[in-house]
Amino acid sequence: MEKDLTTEAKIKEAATRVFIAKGFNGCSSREIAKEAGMNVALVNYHFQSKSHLFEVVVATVMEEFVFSMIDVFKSDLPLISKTRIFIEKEYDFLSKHPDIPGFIINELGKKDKTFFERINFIEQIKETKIYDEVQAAQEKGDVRKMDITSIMLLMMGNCHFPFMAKPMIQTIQCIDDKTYQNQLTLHKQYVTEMLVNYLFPTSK
Amino acid sequence: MEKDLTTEAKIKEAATRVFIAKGFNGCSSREIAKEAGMNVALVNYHFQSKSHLFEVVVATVMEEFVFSMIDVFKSDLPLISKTRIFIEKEYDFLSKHPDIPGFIINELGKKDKTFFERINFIEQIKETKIYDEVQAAQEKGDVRKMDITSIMLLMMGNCHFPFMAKPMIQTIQCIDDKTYQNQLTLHKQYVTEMLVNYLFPTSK
DNA sequence: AATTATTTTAAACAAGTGTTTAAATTTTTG
DNA sequence: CAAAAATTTAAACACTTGTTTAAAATAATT
Repeated sequence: MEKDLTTEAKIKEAATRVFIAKGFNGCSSREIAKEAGMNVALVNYHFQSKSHLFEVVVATVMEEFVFSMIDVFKSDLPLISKTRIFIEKEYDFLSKHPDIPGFIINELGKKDKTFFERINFIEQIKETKIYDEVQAAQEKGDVRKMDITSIMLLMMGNCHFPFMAKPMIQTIQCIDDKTYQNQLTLHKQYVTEMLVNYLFPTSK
Repeated sequence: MEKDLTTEAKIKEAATRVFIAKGFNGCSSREIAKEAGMNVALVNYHFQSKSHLFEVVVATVMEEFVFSMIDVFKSDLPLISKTRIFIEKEYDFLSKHPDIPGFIINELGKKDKTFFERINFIEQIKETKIYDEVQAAQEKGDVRKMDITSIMLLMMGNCHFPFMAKPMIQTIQCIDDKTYQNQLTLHKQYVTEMLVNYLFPTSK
């Protein structure tokens, strides 16, 4: 598991794990250092401060987070296929990183806006021209006419929420990890069908 | 605004505000005391510990949170109406308390399971017999045949996520509070239509 | 009114926080 | 190899943390 990473990389890796699991306020610099097998002072030597390390971690996680999205948006497929593949890829990614959506939404909700804006992923999405593509399809009548914000909410909500709500749903329904994972595979199909039917009314 | 509440009530009220806004680890006992206009020692005098105060707050918030749900489940309406009213009431409640879903999902995801189970709201939901009602309707063919977990995920996800993701979406879309609020009113209609169409295939 | 119980206060506690320092070590450079 | 630079270390810094204490103030009881 442990590669011969540089000290900086080791700290960043450990910090990512700890921050995602416990949040910025839920852990200490010493805990991160210990997780990385390093001295506390090295955290600040390489990353100036806990806050700065956090920003670096968030930026990297966000990048990873939007990478697969961007990839789908840029592809040369009809919107209906993009929708299906988007959901497929999101569930894939989230199965491997189930705590990331909650981490992003919750940790960043508490920080100031400027923090959010410093991480430039909005431009990246805009550059894919996905918005224009959707609008064009709406004018042609292929896609249901609704605000892009609502489309985002439908897509992201139905992909991310099942992972964010995992602990709650598991407690309510008294089901273990394995069962919940299987449930998610099923759920992905439902979500795909529901969203495709709703967003592309003429498709069936 | 400030009623002549008891010290205990004042502390609990302040703690609720602060905990929801900043999370358990994001605030101190002193901050809660200050928000309540009280001495620090009073927090522990009346609530033993910060942790215990947190549990009391969570229990109350959860109760409030599931109260409107339970109410709809128990009503003597056809499932399709219950669905519509459920969504309506959730959006109503969440407009007033937008930070609660994120608070519950995130703060409780980090605590141990026993903590979650100590708050008995699962029984309350079961007592409404909503599960049996859904199952009966599924056997009659009125409701799409899918696991109750998936139905919960669809309902809750499409209600809660738009409020949880508010800071993120606002940053991505560069929209202010007022605009987002209006967007949510629209979104509620979309969600209702989409979910009703999907869950009740024979309805149209 | 005097006594008891409850509530509130300021101060202190030990432990933990992010961060800095200055010396020791390792690595790189000339 | 010696000098300089970069890295790592242990220790300390000032500050905040949750919690406790013991005295003061208030309320309730007899």
